[in-house]
Amino acid sequence: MPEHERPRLASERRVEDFWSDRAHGAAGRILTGATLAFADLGYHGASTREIAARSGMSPAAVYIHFESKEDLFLRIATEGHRASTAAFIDPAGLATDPSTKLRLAITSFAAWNADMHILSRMIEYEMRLHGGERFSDVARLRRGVEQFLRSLLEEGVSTGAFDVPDPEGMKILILSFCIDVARWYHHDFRRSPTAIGVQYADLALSLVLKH
Amino acid sequence: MPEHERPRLASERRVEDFWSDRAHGAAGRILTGATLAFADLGYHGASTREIAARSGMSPAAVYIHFESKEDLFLRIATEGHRASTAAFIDPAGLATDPSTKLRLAITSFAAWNADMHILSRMIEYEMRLHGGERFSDVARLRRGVEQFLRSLLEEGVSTGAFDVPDPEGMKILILSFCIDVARWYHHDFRRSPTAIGVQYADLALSLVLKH
DNA sequence: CCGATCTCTAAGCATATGCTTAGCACGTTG
DNA sequence: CAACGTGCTAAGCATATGCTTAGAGATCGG
Repeated sequence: MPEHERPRLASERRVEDFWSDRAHGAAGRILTGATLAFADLGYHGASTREIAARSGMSPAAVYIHFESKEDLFLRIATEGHRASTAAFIDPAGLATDPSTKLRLAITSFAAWNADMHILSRMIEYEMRLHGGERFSDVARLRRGVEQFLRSLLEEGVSTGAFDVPDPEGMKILILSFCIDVARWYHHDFRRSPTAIGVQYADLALSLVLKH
Repeated sequence: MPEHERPRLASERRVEDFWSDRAHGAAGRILTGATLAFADLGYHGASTREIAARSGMSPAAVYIHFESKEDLFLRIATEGHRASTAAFIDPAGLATDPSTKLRLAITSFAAWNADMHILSRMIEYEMRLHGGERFSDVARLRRGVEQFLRSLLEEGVSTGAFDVPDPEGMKILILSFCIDVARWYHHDFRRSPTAIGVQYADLALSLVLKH
C-alpha cells in the first residue's frame, strides 16, 4: 500500500475534518494532502508531485484549483490562522468578567492547539519562510490575538481581579506555552485536548489572579 | 552589498561565536553559513549554493569539509543539542538540593534558548525532517534532558521540597515554555537572555514548590 | 445526438538542485 | 628547485522541481 493511501491517523483525520468544513471535493482533498505534506516534509520539502500524490491526483490537477504552490500555502495559513484566532477570541464573548473570559479563551485555545497540532505546527514552523504583502492578512490575525490578550490582562488589572506587574511579559508567556502545545502534543497522549485546555487555563489564572 | 556580506546582526554573531569555539577556519565559516541558511530558509530551502555563498566559498568547497548537506545538518544538530543539554544539566551539578538544582538548570537553559535562539529554533524546527539511525545521538541527548528533569522533580517530591502531583505533566510543561523561548525571542527584546532565565526559573519554582 | 464545459491526465519545458570531476594556486618538503 | 599535498574554483552531470500544454473522458443543456 503506497504511503498516501494508508489509513489516516487520528491527528491526520482532524486535518481532513478541518478542510471538509471549508472546501468541497477535489479542493478539499488537495488542501488536506498539502497540509499533511507541508507538515511532514516542510514547505520546500513538499514537492507539487508529492502533494498531488497525497491528494490522489496528477500534478497538473492541482493547478486547476490553485494558482501555485505558494497560493496553496497561503490558503492553508489564512484559514488556519482564522480558526486559531477564533478558538481564542470567540469563547471569551460568552463572559463579561476578565477571569471567566481568560478561562474560556485559554481552555479553547490550548485545546485547539492540541487537537489541531498538525495544522498549528505546520503554520508556526513554515510561516517564517513567507513574509511580504501577500501574507498581511495572516500577520493581522496574529496581532489580533496578541492585542486581545493584552487588553484582557489590562482589563483584569484595572478591575482589580488580576495582579500582573508586567502585562506584556505575561502576554508573551501565556501565548508561548499555549502555542507550544502543538509542538509536543499527539493524539496518543494520555490526556485529551480538552483536559490540556482545562489544565492550561488553570495555570494561566494562577499566574494572573491576586493571591 | 550582497546578502551574505552584510554586517552580522547580534543574533547571527552568537552563531558565529558558537562555531568559532568548535571548528576552525573554513569548516567554521561553513557551519556558520549553513546554520544561518537553514534557519532562514529551512532545510530544503537552503541550497548548497546558498550555503556556499554565505560561507564565502564555491559550492564544491563545501564538499571538501563535509560529505553531504545532510552531514552538515547532522553536525549542526549534534553540536547544538550537546550545548543545549549541557546548558541544562551542567549548572545543576553545582548544587545538592533539588530546589537550587532546578533553579540553576532553568536559569541556564532558558537563557541559552534566548541567547542561541537561531540555533535552537533551527534545531527544533528542522529535526522532525530527519529521523533514523544517523540521528540516534541527537535523540539520546533529547531523552537525557527529559530524564534529568523528571528525576529532579521526583527527587524534590521525595525530599518533601516539591509538591508535584503529576511529574510527567510538569516535566512537559517546564521544558515546553523554556524551549519555546527560542521561537519568539530576539536580541532587540527589552530583556536580556539572563533576565529571561531568572524569570523562568522563578516561574518553574513557583509551580513546583509547596506553598 | 451535438457541442460546450468541467475535470482530469500524460507528457514536457525551463530551471534549480545535490554532488562530482578536472584542474589551478600555493605552501611545504626532500 | 622539483615533487607533492592541500584547499580551493569553474564547469558539468543526472535528477528533481514548479508549472504549462495538449488533449481525453465524463456530464449536461438544447
